[in-house]
Amino acid sequence: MPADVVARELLGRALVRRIRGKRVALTILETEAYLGPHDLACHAARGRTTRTEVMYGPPGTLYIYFVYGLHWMLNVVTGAEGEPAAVLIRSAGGVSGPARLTRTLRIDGALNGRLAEPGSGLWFETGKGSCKAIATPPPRIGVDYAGPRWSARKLRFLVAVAKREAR
DNA sequence: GCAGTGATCATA
DNA sequence: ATGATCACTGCC
Repeated sequence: MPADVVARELLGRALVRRIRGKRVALTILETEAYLGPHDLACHAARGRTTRTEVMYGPPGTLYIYFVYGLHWMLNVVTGAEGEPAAVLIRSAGGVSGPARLTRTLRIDGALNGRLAEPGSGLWFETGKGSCKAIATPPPRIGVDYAGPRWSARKLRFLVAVAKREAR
């Protein structure tokens, strides 16, 4: 599925992590879509490399990478096998910021390339009730390197209520 | 505002 | 082997 579609659908769903047998579930509040090789902000735009390899896996594959020498980023692959598109989970359960989220849930490279399956280390569940994304999505964060055309694209998605609370 | 921190990738 | 870059955070 296209990453922007999945990015919207993930809003309001539960991100579930198993930590030493304990279950921790957080409601996803913010996501970003990375559409594929043609999207210059997408890592796959730089080709198929060691790092991006897992993006070419089946949908549901976790793409977790390390940036700035400090932070782990959690993504889930959305494209069919061979089509590198993914969604970055930026915030969930009131934990804002993608790196703080992974730190909270103890997510690191050990999960990279694994499938997000129920009962595994990390998976997604349908949230209860409906959840509206804000009408006009804002642009993605930290992707200026992709040039104005792609950095301005409205591919960041937030739960509508989260926007009000964030004020 | 900007330092910190190290994997990754291009270049050689 | 070297250097630039980086889908960020926390502190100034």
